Amino acid sequence: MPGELNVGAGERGRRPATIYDVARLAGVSHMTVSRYLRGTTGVGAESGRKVARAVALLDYRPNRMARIMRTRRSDRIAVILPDATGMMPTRLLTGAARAAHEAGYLLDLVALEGDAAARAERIHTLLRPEYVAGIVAFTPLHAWTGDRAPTEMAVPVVVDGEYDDNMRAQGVLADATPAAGIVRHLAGLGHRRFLHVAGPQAWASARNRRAVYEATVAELGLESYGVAPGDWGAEAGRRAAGWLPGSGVTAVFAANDRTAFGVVQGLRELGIDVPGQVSVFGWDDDEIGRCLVPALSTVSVDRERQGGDAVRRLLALLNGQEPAAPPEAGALNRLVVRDSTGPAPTRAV
Amino acid sequence: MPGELNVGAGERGRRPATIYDVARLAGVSHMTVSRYLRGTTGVGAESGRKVARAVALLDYRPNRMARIMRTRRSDRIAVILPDATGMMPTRLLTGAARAAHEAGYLLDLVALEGDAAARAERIHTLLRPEYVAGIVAFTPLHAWTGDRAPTEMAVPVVVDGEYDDNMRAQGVLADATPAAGIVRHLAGLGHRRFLHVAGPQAWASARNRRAVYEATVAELGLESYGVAPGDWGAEAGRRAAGWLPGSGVTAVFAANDRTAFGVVQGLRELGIDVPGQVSVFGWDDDEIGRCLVPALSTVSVDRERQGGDAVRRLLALLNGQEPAAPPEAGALNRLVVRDSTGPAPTRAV
DNA sequence: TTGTACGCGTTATCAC
DNA sequence: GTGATAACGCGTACAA
Repeated sequence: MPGELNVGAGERGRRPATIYDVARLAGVSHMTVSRYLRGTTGVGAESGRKVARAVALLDYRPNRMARIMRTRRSDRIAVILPDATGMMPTRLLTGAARAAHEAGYLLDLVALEGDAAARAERIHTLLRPEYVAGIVAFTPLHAWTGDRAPTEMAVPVVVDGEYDDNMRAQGVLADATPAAGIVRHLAGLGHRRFLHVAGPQAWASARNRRAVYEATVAELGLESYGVAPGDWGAEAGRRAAGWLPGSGVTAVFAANDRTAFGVVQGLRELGIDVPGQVSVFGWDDDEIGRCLVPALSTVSVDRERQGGDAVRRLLALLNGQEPAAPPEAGALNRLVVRDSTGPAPTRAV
Repeated sequence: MPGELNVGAGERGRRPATIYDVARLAGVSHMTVSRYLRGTTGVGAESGRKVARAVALLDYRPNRMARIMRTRRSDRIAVILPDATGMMPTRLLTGAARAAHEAGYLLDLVALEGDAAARAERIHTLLRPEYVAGIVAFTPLHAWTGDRAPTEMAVPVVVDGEYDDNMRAQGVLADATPAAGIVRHLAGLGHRRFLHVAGPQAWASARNRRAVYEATVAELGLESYGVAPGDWGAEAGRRAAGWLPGSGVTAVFAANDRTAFGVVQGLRELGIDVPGQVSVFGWDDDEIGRCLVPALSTVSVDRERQGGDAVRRLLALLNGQEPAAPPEAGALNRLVVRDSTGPAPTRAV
């Protein structure tokens, strides 16, 4: 039994109130307080009121560490960041943090650094359920788990933009609408011969966009000149622009805005007009696209929601529910047609 | 005394080994193990060896939660991200995460969302030393603490890019070299009349760049046409470009690359050649700058180190040391002169 | 409905 | 140098 109990609430430098302090002030046992706080059944109305008053008076907050230790259930969700260079939308992380917070979880930021051994060690630590309730990765898994499937891991794992095998079909479909919409839009403008500048194929989102691009081109009886390799960066787009002269391609679909930006710059250097001779479509609705001349046609993505959804899928797993279906494409993505796309030219480059 | 002890290491589904398991296997008391693990003095050589063997055999790792609970010292560092829209360099976060990890800390991502009351509540929770050892903010403080100074807060706080009042002078100096270098470089090319497109003045880094710009311009006897407002975004730069016709300005220093990018686009729309008529300098070494036509002159920043340094400053505070001086500018920043800057034209726009 | 005893895994304290 | 014992704050099990 604790010896000295805290009494004052506003005392400066005082240790935070414990459940015992609340119990004493409310004139009940600490278990009544515990039950009341967790919403467990079995607390009298009168006791409840007294506890509530004491909690407010003492500004009591449960000690999460103690709770975790006792229940052996962590309240932390680990977010694994891409180790690759590059920018990450802040909104993605804040959206994830909000979703976690709303469910009473905290977000731990984890960067996997060092060599394979160091990574393995880090993962090994992470996998202990007492530390992390689950993991959300905004990056492909392969880099750090090797061939181990997420389902084999000790704690639930959600990889955003990726879908485990059972859901791959759904995943592709979910991501399909915008990519298919882009091709359809361009086809509607008279374009017949396309080039896709892909993202790194380790990323499911990049693979999906490419797959849907190819499927839609085939479905509509159009022609794909090919798929240029990319890495989400601008330079890849610039290099891809070099493929165009003499190719007969009139429309380029880049995996993201930075790459599309590179394509536009590369075309400019080649003296090819956008969208007069070649139309370019991006993906991300990065602000730079709005300022680009010509303004970039792109796909607007609700990053905040995307981050939140990833966490919510994990939470569903944690609660033993079927993982929620990936968000519908329409809710997340929206085609934004600007000036970088136009009618197909009568004569291709 | 624990009843059942874990014996096997590789057992599947087995609970992790505790300090008692190690003690039993090593044939010592759990306190000897504890002392050995923490590197406390007072462990015999023989005991140490036995403990080390047992630890390795059982794959034992201390339970952080239990440790935190007992010591009342959290192992978590909270990172506060800018709530403003935008991208954040992943490297900044991975650098911070690495530094924290090396010191045995975990990085918690905290997004302050909601209204003022919700933020205050969140902060209030954060301030409990049992939860967070300290806070690193990659965003100005004002937005969330109001007027409360970091030093008044219950846990140490480091704001990256910002410097508390005692160090303001140092801070400006530390950030000065590149901004002054830019002006000097442009002056060396014959430019005499400048425009600065600033970042949001809530950010110390933006204020510093502006202040150093103005100081250097004055020091060299040059002329500043003015300072255009900005928000780190491209559109602000584009608007600022509208200031130029008839201004006599031949060189623009933008607070960051995105803004510089906007300036270049805006000038293009106005039919003003870069760098023929106007030179443009950015800051960040964003990859898009390399692909821009003309390639953007900029300041290369070691983001990983910047993130790590922020955490290390916090760690110094935690250890009761004088906070380390802000990193020297030369180590972090490097001028990268590309094609967007050139000799001053004989006749200004 | 409420309360008592105990354990979670660790560190602090104080003996030996 | 080493070890027994008592916290840390909470939840579970069981008795009242």
